[in-house]
Parts: sequence; C-alpha cells; structure tokens
Amino acid sequence: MNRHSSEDDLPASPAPRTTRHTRARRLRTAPAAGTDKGEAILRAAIAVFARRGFFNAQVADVAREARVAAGTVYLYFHNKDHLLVSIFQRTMREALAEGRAVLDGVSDPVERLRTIARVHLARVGRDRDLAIVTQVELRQSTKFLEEFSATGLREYLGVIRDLIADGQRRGLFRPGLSPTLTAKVLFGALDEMATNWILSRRHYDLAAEADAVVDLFLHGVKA
Amino acid sequence: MNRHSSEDDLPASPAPRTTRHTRARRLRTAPAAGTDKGEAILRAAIAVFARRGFFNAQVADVAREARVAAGTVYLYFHNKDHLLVSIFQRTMREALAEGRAVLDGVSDPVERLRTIARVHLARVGRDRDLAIVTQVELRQSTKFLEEFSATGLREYLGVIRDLIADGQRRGLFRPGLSPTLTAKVLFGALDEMATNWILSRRHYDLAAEADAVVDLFLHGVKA
Amino acid sequence: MNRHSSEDDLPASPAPRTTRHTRARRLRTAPAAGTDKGEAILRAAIAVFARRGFFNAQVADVAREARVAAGTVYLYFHNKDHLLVSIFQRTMREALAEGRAVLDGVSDPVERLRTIARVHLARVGRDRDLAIVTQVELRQSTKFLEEFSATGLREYLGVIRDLIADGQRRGLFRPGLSPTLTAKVLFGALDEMATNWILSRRHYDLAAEADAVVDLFLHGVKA
Amino acid sequence: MNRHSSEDDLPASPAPRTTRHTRARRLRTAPAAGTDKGEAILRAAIAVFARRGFFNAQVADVAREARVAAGTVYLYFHNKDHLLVSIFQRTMREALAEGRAVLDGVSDPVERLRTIARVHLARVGRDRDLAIVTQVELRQSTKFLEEFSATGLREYLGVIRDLIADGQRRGLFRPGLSPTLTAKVLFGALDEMATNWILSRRHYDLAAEADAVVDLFLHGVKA
DNA sequence: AATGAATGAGCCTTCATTCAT
DNA sequence: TATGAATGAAGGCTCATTCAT
Repeated sequence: MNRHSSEDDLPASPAPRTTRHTRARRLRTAPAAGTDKGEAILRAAIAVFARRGFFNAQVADVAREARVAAGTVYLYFHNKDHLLVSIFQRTMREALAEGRAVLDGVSDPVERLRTIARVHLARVGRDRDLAIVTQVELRQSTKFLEEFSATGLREYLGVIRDLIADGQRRGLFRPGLSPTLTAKVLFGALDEMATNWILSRRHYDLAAEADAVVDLFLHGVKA
Repeated sequence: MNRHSSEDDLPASPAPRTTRHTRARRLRTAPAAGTDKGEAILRAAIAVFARRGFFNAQVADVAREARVAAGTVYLYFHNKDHLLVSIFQRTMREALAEGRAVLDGVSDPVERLRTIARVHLARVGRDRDLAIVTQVELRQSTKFLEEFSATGLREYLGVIRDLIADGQRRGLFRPGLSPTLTAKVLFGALDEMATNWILSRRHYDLAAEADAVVDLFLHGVKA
Repeated sequence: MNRHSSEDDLPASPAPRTTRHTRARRLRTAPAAGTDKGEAILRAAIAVFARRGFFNAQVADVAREARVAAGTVYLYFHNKDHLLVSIFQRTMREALAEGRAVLDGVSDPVERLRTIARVHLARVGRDRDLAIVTQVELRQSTKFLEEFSATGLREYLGVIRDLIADGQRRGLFRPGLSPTLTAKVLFGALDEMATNWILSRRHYDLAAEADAVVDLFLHGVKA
Repeated sequence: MNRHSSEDDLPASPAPRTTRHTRARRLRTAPAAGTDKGEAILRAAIAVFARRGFFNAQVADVAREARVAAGTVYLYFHNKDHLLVSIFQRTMREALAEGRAVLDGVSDPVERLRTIARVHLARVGRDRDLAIVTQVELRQSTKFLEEFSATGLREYLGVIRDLIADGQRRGLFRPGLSPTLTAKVLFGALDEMATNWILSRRHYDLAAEADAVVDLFLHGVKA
C-alpha cells in the first residue's frame, strides 16, 4: 500500500481523449460490463486477490489471469492499489444501487429491514471471490478501512438508521433505542454472517439466514 | 506474508541453542510477562503495526521501537508473521482467561451476556493500538482470519452459544433461535462496535455501549 | 541508448515499404525541410530533449509535441537514438554548409578565424533548445561522442587546422605552434563559451563574445 | 535521472549512529580511502560507468564489480544518481585540494597558469575511467551540468579569473581582457584537450600538452 | 545473547517498440 | 500513411532474514 490514488473511478477502455494533451489517462466511470479489457482485468484482480491475498498477489498474476500483458494493467489502472480501490468502489456503487432499487417500493420499516438483510447476504453469497476481497482483503489497513467507512459504509448505515428512526416515529420500534447504535448492530450481525460464511468450508446458502437474523434483530432473544 | 510458522506459541527468553546452527529456535511458551525482551518486542510490534499497518511495517521498525537490534527480533520470533500471530494468541488467551474469570460466579444467562459484552468492549477500549491490530491488521488475509477463526473465535462463540442454549433450557430465551446464529449475531454486533470505535476520530467510551447492545440483543427493536 | 542505428541519415517522407514486414524502413536522405511530418517530429524532439533530457524524454512526449501518434515517429525514424543522431547530423551538416558559404570569399586567415568564431557562437545562440541538445544531450555517452567526434568535429577541426597552417605559411602565425593543438584550443574555447551560455540564467548575447575570444586567441594574455 | 539527492557527500562505511533513531543513514565525508566498502563501490561505479555509460550501467553491475550484493550499494548511496554525484564531488574536492596545495608556494601568475594546466591535464590523464566519467558521463543532463557548474567549476574558474586579474594588476597581462572570459577560454581549451584525449584511440601523454596550451594562451597565435 | 552489516530474491512500474486496424 | 492500444523486457529499490563478530 504505497501511494494512494483514489481520484479515479472505475476503469474502462482507454477513453477517447477529450483534450489533446491528456497526460493522465482519464478512466470512464462505467465500462461496458463484460466487454472490455478493463473489465477483464478487474475480474481477474478479484479472482487473484481472493486466491492469494492482495499483498501476495502480483500485478503480473492479475495480468496473466486477464490474459493481458503486465503493462496493459497500467493502461487501465494507476497502480496495484487502484485495482483494489476500484473493486471496492464498483461493488459499493452496485450494492447501493441494487439496494435502493429493491427498497424503492417498500415503505414498511420491518419489510425494509428484511429486504436489506436479504439483499446484503444474497449479494455476498453470490460471488465468493468478490466476497473474500470485500470482507477480507479490503480491510487490510486502516487506510482502506477508513475509506470504506467514509464512503460506502456511512451511507449504508445511514439508510438503516433512517429506517429505524422512521419505525420509531411510526411506533413500530422501541423509542429508547439509539438509531445509530442500532444500525451498527444490524450491520455488524450481517457482516459477521458474511465473514463466517467465507471462512466456513461448507458452502451453505448464506442468504437463507437473512430472515433469522432479522427475526432476532426484531424480537431479541428474550422469551 | 511469506511463509507460515504457526507451530510455536509465545516468544520468551531465548533458550540456549542446542546445536550451533539451529534454524528453528525453541521459544518458551509463556514469557515472564513484562520482564524480558520478547515482551518489549511484542509491545513494539503492536505499536508499529497499529501505526503503519502490518505490511508496511518493517521488522527494523519494530526493533527500533523496542530499542533492540534487528537481528534480536529473530531470537524471539521466527519471522515477521510470527509477531502478528503471537500478538493474536496472547491477546486471545488473556481475553478468554479474563472472560472466564469474570464469568466464573455468574450463572444467570442474561447476566452472563451483559458481562461478556462489557468485558469485550472494555478490553478493546483499553488499548487502542492493540485494538487496531486485532480489529484490522489481523484480518488481512484469509490465512490469518482462518487461524483467528479456528483458534480463538470458535471458543468465544462456543461460550456464547452454550449460554444461549442454557438460557433456552431455562426458558429465559426463545426456543426457536439457533444458538449458533445467535452467537454470531452478538459477536458481530460487538465486533462492529469495536471497529467503529477505532475508525472514529472521537475517543468516546466504548465500554459504555455494552449495555445498550445487550438490551437490543435481548429485546430486539420491535416495540 | 539501446541499440544503435547509425546507418541511416536524415528522416524523410516515408518511402513505400517494399515488403510487408520491412523492419528497416528506407528513409530518404533529405526531407523537404519544414514541409513534412519528419521535420515536425525532429523539431519536437529538439524541444523535448532540451526540456527533459534525452534519457528522460519519452518517444511519446516527442510524438505529442509533434501532434502525431507515437507509432508515426517510427515511420520516420528507426528508433529513439536515431532522433538524436538525426538532430546531430542535420545540425552538423547545416553548420558546415553555413560555415563554408560564409568562409567562401574570405581568404585572410585572421578574418577566417573571426568568421568561424562569429558563425559558431551566432549559431549556438540562435536556438537555445537546439544548443542544449548539441552542447549537452549529445555528449551523453562515449558512443555518441565518438560519432560526434568522428563525423563533424573532425571536419570542423580540420578547417581550423588548415587555416592555422595556412597562416603559418603566410608568416601570419607563429611557426612553432602545432596546428592540431591550436585548433583544439580554439574549438574548446568556443565550445566552453557556448556551454556556459546555456547554463547561465542570463540571456546575454553569445555571439558578441566571438571577437573577444578571437582577440585572445590571436594575441594571448601576455602584455 | 529520477530523483535527486545532493544533500549528502561522500559515502563511507555506515557511520556509527550518533543518535539512536537515525533513519536516513548519515554518510561520513571522507571514507578511509581504499579501506572500506563504500570506497570499493565508488571505484566500481567509476569503472562500470566508464565502460557502459551511466544510463546503461545497472546498479547490479556496480555491485558485482565491487564484489558486493546489490542491496549493499544502497547502504552507502541513496540511489544510482548519488553514485554519480559522489564521484563528481569527490573528484572535484580532491582536484581543488591538489590544485591549492600545488599552487600554494607559487605567486607568479604565469607560473600559476602553467601549474594549473599541468595539474589539470595530469589529473585527467592519470585515471582514464575517471576521466571518462567526469568528461562525458557527468555532462549528461543540464541537471548534472548545472550542479557541476555551480559547485566545482565556479570555484575553478574563480581561481583562474583571480590569477588573471592579479597578472593584470602586476602589468603582466593585457589590461583590456575580461578576466572571466579569459578564464573560460583557458578552461575550455584544457577541457577540450581532455575530452579529445579520451576519445582518441592513441594513449598519448596528455599532461605533456599542458605547456603548449599555456604557451598559446599566453602569446596567442599571431606571429 | 546481542548486534547490525550484508545479503539477494522479489516486484512494481516504465516505456521503446510493434502491429492490427 | 497514420493510429494508439498492447506488449513485455528490464531495472531500480526494498526489506525480511542471516551470520560473523
């Protein structure tokens, strides 16, 4: 983790230069998924980072996995770090987009909770390599974690927090609870389920546990 | 993370080498805490790993922080990895010991839950550097995480799981809950509180949140 | 300075390739100056080499400066070295041509000396970028220097040497002097004036010093 | 020529740390010549740079020539550039010291001139590898040249200039001459003799030409 | 036991050059 | 002719580890 370059967003095919003298390659925000080389490199990075860990993975490994020359990686990403950051940003953006889309028609706080939990775990459970990267490799350093925390997590916790507050206003949830703390508890529970799933040898259905977690979150353990 | 050497336990005062070129040095299991150089090196490692991250920290940094020559580190620890593993093992052992001691006279499941939460967060909140290492640096790779999971976490979750099952038997907790999942949820909640505290700029009292978490865990959010 | 390709001369409009995969492209000897792309590339190279130094300059920089694609450079020049060699050869040729033209009607050895010095310094002082390349960048390696020495310098020194010998024959110059050494001394003096001018922050008139140098060369320092 | 590190002076055996936490290795100014590793590396660098040119030389080559591991070079020099800078600084310092020592008892301006020329050419002629480095490799970039100019050359020219001015005051030299220009002319002449000697295949005695150059400088070419 | 100079394998990144379009 | 995306060899530098003292 040498230098940080969080300026850019997602990689893509080297974009047509808008100005003549663009030195630093501008990278488009959304590559045509599955079509171009940047996409292939990013996929390769996910696989390689998951397999060997970010620090042990070599850029050459990623290039090989993407069936690309080593130098080509640098046409699409500023450096090794940027690969990880890009994976994170892309994942976060897609997750939040999916979440918002799914939550769109749901106004009942309880139902929203259930939806969030299901989408969260279904997403993680869908791509094990990606899950390893986001659940493990991304949390390598406080630097990344802080970025993670500052960027995506804050927003995610915000959604839950608002939902809780809304439920309290509607009289559905206990008024004494701190929405912030409550949001952290739910996220922590889901995150732990995810991490446990990754570390488990068994390939059980992670999403299937969403309802149980929400049930516990709603009613507690007390009889 | 080059090679792995999980064979040994905690470092200690270097035993006399039996042969001249003993590659693997024999390290006592339990160093007289706080007394010898191995202890100083371990403390230094915690500080340095917290400050710069495990991968960016150099063994020479740790040695300097411990006011010791670089080579000396290798008299007490097999390699850089072993420093991290030792920190983890020592922390885990102490945490479990403290937990057991405190839980010793407490039989009421609810009270046990409260105790666990308080001790957990108080421990993390007591030493920020150590917390950074255990909450962040230790989770760098699946390799470490798996060891973490296999060694300490399993036991920790076991304690909670048993407690839940006991509560269920006593009719205190809802019978339908999976003790295992329930344990993960509680651990996840506490762990998230801990990680959030580390990433937060504010130095609030982490332990103070234990009761709120337990209350939520016990009664859920539902009104 | 990877490979050397001193076979060819100046770049020109790319000749039609005879075979499909002709590795060495045939380049005309004398491009229509100022008209074609090769000329633009050469100019760009001078600017870029002067600005960043030959080794730090990238071929892509030259291409960008010439408003041409990177690959186009290779249609006109064999490789990066060839750019430098071409600059040198062109400059040398032009300098010698100008020198000969100006010296054409001058037969008096003293006047010839004065003319040479004036033309030399005026030439260097006319184009600072080019001067940087010829005075500094071109002298990077013994390889280039040897070529420089073998090609242009030898001829240049020859002109001075003959002039000195002629003057001696005419009884104008001291008979004891070695024409060769004397030529080197004059060239060294002029060259040093040129290099000093480049390194100086002040943009004084270099050519204005020609007469003083010649005066010194003619009469020495002795009172 | 990537980064520049002109802060330090000559390399030497890793100096005993004065303070405990010296991160950046301080390098002593004058290594015990011929005794330590830094010296050996510097000698190796001169040989390798002379043989292959600075840019084409690899740090590994230098290390091999010095019979040292590649990493060891970095214990004594900050980076590749620093090797070249160190050669230059050391040479300059020694040359100036020798010059001053030899000039010490000489007050007659003419004799001083003769002495300077002899010492200058004798020095260059004494070590061909070193001469190649200082006459050729060191003049690679304006960056180095500027440093060269600013550091040693300025002082060198200053000595000649003062000598000229002194001679003028004493009525030995022509009053109309600019001491500065005159100094450049002499230096340029000597420098050219040196460079020519390097490029020449014949291994003639460079120092032997000193008197002829000075004679020309004193009396000019005019009969 | 302790030191710290020395080692050398390892890796990210650059950039001259190619070639399909 | 022209393009510029792709290539991949090359090399400076780091740093965990060793070992002579």
